[in-house]
Amino acid sequence: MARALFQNIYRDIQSGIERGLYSYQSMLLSESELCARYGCSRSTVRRALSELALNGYVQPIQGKGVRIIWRPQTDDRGAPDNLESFAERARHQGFESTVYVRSFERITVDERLSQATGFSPGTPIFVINRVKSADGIPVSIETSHLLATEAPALTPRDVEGSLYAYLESQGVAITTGKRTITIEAPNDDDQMIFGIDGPQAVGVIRGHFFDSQGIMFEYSEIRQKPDFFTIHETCTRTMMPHGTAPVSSRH
Amino acid sequence: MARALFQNIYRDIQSGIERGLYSYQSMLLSESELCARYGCSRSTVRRALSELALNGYVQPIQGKGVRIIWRPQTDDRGAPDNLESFAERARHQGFESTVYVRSFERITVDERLSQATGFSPGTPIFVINRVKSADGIPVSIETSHLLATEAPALTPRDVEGSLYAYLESQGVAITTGKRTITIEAPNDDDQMIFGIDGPQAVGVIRGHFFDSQGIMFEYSEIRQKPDFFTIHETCTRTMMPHGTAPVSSRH
DNA sequence: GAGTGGTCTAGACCACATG
DNA sequence: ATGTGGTCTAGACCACTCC
Repeated sequence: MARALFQNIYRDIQSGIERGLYSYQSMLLSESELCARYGCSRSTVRRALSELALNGYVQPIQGKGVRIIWRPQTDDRGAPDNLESFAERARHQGFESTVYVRSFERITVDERLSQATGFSPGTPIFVINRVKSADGIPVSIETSHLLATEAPALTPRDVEGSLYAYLESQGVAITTGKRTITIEAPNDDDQMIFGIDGPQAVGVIRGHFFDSQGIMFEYSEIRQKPDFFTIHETCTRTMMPHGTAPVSSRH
Repeated sequence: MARALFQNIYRDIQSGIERGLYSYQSMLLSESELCARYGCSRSTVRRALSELALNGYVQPIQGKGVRIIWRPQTDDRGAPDNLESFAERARHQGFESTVYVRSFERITVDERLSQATGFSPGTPIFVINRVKSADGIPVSIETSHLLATEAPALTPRDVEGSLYAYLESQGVAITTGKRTITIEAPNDDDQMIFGIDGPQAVGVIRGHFFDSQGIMFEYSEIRQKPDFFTIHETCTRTMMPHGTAPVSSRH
């Protein structure tokens, strides 16, 4: 089992919901009942509940109780793990995924690349271009810019599987990611790989990823075939208002 | 000021980061220092910090401290409020937004619509179709299915502005949203409104929204012109392992 | 009034990082 | 050894809902 107590409680309630033990729109046990059930303090129960709320499983209502807002039809496979890798995602959807490494080089960030990636000029990085296929059909083209110091011994062979799996095996834990999703016209690469009769647009996900030390170790650009482009999101309105702060934007 | 103490602390630290008082990659004051500074207990400070981490401002590192991972260039307008409306979003980006109501009707959910929307058959709903423009250019077509009991007196005029603003004025608070984002071929409506020479694909966001009572009150489908389709996401790997099941984000 | 969730406190012990 | 964040407790008070 997971180490922390609140994690066990989370898992227990989560599986209860997904298994239909608690049904959509019904009320969960109250916090005090859960305390009794798990033999722990209220804070611990609340910690579990707040994560469940964050992931769209439940919604607490003051003075009333905690309502289940998850249902199997709509939320099929539960809350998405926002940072799951391509391989994980493909596996979840029942596809056989393969990876082809198109290029693999080690370079130093120059001024121009610095702008695009967010790495400081002079930083040594790996630039890796890969095509990922599901059941033999190319579905995404991924260019990763990877901090060289994070995986000094990286070889092309290492990235034939899951890059993240390799990194985690090296003790690198991906902790935070910031992504931007857009729709763009296909470029030459896209047309060549996805096919000329293929899509008239591609989904592009650009992301900055941080490790457990708060160091940005990857900038990646994923160009994805539309039919295989799906993103699930759960959002909660937090208690943080944001109207007052002045806003700047570039778009 | 906001009511809760942790909110004030959040805002204070947030603005400190956005104002450059704390710089990218530097360490924040330690939790105990923050306790002293704000004259409160550690839990309260931690509550604020955990929300900051969730929104990609900060990353705590055990045994070391809390590192700032936000920078103005990349994260321009701060953490997205994940549930902000079109009007808010457009305003944030400096566009003049307008809304044109194409159709407005009140119907009862049938079996087929129930599948698509998630409302139970027999439920009375409003179906509202609107085109939203930024600086006069149509950028999105939005079809909302709205629980009639949630806003019994709704008129076409009410939805000429922000639907959410109206709902909030009626005491309805949008609390949780579950969205799916895909890229699809334009349909006839899209081609007519966005123009034939326009995009070869549109971004589609389908969402289920819940109010503060945990009642699903809206199903919406937003079809968006690619050039105006941008989504920002911040994800954090929570402590919830997911061998069997998944985990969180948030924004 | 009784029960619910929302906020907060003061203190404890642990795991981890750094000297 | 000291300081840091991670987890947890026991208890308090508040705001809200429902009877």
